Amino acid sequence: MGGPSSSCKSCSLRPVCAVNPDELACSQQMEDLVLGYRHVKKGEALYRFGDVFTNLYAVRTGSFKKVTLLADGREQVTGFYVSGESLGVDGIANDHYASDVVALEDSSVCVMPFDLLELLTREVKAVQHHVFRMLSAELVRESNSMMLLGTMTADERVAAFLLDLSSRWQARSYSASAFVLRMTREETGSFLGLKLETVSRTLSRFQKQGLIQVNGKEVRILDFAGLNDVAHRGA
Amino acid sequence: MGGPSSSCKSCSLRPVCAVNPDELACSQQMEDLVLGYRHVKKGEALYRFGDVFTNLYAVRTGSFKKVTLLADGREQVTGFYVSGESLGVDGIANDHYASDVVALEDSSVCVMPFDLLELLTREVKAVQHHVFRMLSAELVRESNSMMLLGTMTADERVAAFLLDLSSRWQARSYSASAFVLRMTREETGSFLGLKLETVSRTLSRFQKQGLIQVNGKEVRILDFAGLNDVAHRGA
DNA sequence: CGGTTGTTTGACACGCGTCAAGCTTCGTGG
DNA sequence: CCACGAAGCTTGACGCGTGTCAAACAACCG
Repeated sequence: MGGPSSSCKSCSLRPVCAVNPDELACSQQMEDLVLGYRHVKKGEALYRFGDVFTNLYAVRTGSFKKVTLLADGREQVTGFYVSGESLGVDGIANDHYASDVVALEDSSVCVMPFDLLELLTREVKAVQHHVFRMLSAELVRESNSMMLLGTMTADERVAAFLLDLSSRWQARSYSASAFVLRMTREETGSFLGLKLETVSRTLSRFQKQGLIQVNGKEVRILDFAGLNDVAHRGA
Repeated sequence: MGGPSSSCKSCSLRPVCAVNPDELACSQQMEDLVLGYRHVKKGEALYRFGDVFTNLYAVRTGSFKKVTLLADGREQVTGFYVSGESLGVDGIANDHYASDVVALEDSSVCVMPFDLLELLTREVKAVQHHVFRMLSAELVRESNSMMLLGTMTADERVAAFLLDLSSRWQARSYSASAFVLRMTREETGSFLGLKLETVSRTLSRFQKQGLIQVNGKEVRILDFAGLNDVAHRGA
């Protein structure tokens, strides 16, 4: 199982994992359970729509996509998740997960049994507050995605997408300007409400315009200001 | 302030309001605070983007729209809320509300100070569980809206919108087939990621097809099965 | 090495946005 | 209570941005 990895520094569940044991009235078994790990191979599901809800997860290594299903079989990617980000909150509402979460590469997560979290939440005020913020933050993120899908052009969406990824890498002390797109063009398109051809064409054009450099899944941002203009004014 | 109104029956915050006083270790002042009301006139804001976060709300009477703002000034309606539905959760993440919430008609809400709710949540397990579910349910709702914006055609969006409103009215013991659209065509369009003209045209066509009957803001659903087909298969 | 999956690019089509005009409803003040 | 202006709705004509279809290439994997 091993000790806390370096990725814990920026983990969204850190305040929970890192809770001071002295604050706990009940048990020390907490630690073992909270720190369970699970590995998920590329293409496999961490959980699927309809599975009984038991755990929250934090991405330790790798990356995931969240896929939401429509009654008639259509599906859409509704989120990408990298190290430190939390997964599984959509299961709280109905005791069953409301989406599929699939690994984009060989990945691992921290497992956090929800009943334990609830218990902890009642004992430690700081934990409670943090869990609330985590849920609310996810809500704000989704509102922003709705904005993207509802009001932005294809160019604006792709530019905003690249900048979002960039800032999330940066928050994890990786390069903000060069990174690898773990998702396919089709998955990217699904998330952005575009067809894969449109994503491909847009990336190519951005390259011709000197905004970025693309080579398959490798991306390098050359002109942040320019990309930002495209994202916010379509220029 | 008056006793619980009939709308409390289906209120998303009912388990909080209706908490058994005997379960509380601390205080009976709870009741007074939880049951505070506030009236909001048509066009006025319950809260605005950036306001300091203090309360959650439950709609008592009337209806509201939630408007999310983009950095560059663009805005989109990201939700409509009617009696029994909860408002304000987007403020938890950053201690400031992340959207504008505006009354579509003269309306009233139950006010629920969040620090009090946190306190209550630590004392009463049932309340805690319910608050979590409430937040998660909002997340699921937004995921569904993302699906709508990302994968559906104009016809499908409008049909799904009407059916969603219908089921929400029904859940409140109102007619599922006849109701009044409190929002303008422009607001509807903003929410659905369409222009107001497209919304108008689509409603007109649905009427010609015998699916609904429209008269300004009054809508009557004539063919649920047909509408459902349009929403799910575009037929 | 070969088959499968993913990517790029082109040509074309069409759904929805844009622009515009006229009508209806609502709100307010005389 | 009516009058007037503003706001909201409907409908038409037209154009553009994406989607669709197709073909060739590239990368991955067993």
